[in-house]
Amino acid sequence: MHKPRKEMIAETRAKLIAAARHAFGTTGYAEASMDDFTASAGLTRGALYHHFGDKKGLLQAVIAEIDGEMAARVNEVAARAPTRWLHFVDECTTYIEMALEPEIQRIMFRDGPAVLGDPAQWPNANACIASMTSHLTTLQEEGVVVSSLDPETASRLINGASSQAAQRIANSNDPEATSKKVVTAFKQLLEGLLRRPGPQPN
Amino acid sequence: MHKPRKEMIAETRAKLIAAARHAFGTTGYAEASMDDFTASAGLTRGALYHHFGDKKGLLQAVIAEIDGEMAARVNEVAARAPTRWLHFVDECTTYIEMALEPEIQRIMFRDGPAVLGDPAQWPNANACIASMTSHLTTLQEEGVVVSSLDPETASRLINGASSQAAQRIANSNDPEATSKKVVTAFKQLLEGLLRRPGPQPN
DNA sequence: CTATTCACATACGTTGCGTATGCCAATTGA
DNA sequence: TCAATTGGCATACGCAACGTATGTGAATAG
Repeated sequence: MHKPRKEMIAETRAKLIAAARHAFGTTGYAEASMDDFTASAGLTRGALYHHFGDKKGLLQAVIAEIDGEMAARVNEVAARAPTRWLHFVDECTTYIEMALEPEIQRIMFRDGPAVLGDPAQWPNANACIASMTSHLTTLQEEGVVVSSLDPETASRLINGASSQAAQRIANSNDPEATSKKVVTAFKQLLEGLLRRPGPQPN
Repeated sequence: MHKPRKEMIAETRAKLIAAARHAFGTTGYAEASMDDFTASAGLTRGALYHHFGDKKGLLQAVIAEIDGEMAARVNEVAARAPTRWLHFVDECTTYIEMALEPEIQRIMFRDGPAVLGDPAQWPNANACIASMTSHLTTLQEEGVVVSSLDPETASRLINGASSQAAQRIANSNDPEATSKKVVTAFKQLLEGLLRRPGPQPN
């Protein structure tokens, strides 16, 4: 017995996910041929259908993997940062930075929602949002952020803005410059969450 | 000569767009069969390819039409509202309301971006953003909004948040309640744009 | 050592897109 | 008024990709 059975199975699963992730991230979900990228992993569609049911199922698996990685990266940055509020801001900007990577942008923000629907309804891919939500809750309890808003709702809105932010930077012909503008505007929006001596609009 | 030629042509174009719009809005772009919805318009794919080149071209035409309608509706609401700032806020919330309609959500915010890429790069579908941008610019000149941010960038971010807002409401099992929460959070974010005696985060 | 399971491959049918081609009505010009 | 031509749209074909049904061989169980 050279290799245990379970190991081999897990290995092919991993190979399929890796191959699909690459294909989805570069070619795009709709344009990625299952025959092609399964072959690039030394397998056939037979394995794919056996493990994931269909193309969508494989996409879900890819998304779950990426989501886990993103959450890990956010939590990493989370540790440092002097104040809770700045911590939260860093969390958001880290999110934007990650969204700059073509693979993440394509799979998590474009093809994913188009194929699987509202990300908020995804079963196993909301680690980042959960983290942001809990931090927002704490900030509310500490009186830093206005208490009138629902944390998860706010997180989702910020998330939407982040995704736009990333796209704007990514598609710019001068990413450096636009990055500055985008992050400035983004932080400005975030300040709306802060509790403060209320100024009135006129 | 019962009907002028040009009229007939425009008519088939309109029929194709209408049929596609309905199919894309309900079935979804990828799942909508060109044979099916051209047949439902009493035509064939021949007409489609003649007028729009391919499926994507037809989607572009549909999007251009919807964008025009959305801009018109926003401008309608634009007229009233006591102050410029509230006008701007109304503009945003109207945008959210429109994004609640399944057809708009599906075509403009999900399938559209997935198939055609970043909406900011769409040639003929940015009327709403343009309107918001110009209003933001005016508000800056009047000193209502902080001057440090780029108007179009801010518009895009808000746009992203709006789309998330709409999705959250649309997918809720209690749309009334979540609508309140979402709009509250959204307006809170918008306040971040207001110029005010600066409070410091701690 | 036999039987059974199951991971994965192969083979097939179906669907849907894009292109090449054909046809017929409407315009154009003399 | 009558050819000639344009072009709007349909028909026919080929191809690629998905999903399913079936087959096979190796590992495990009894």
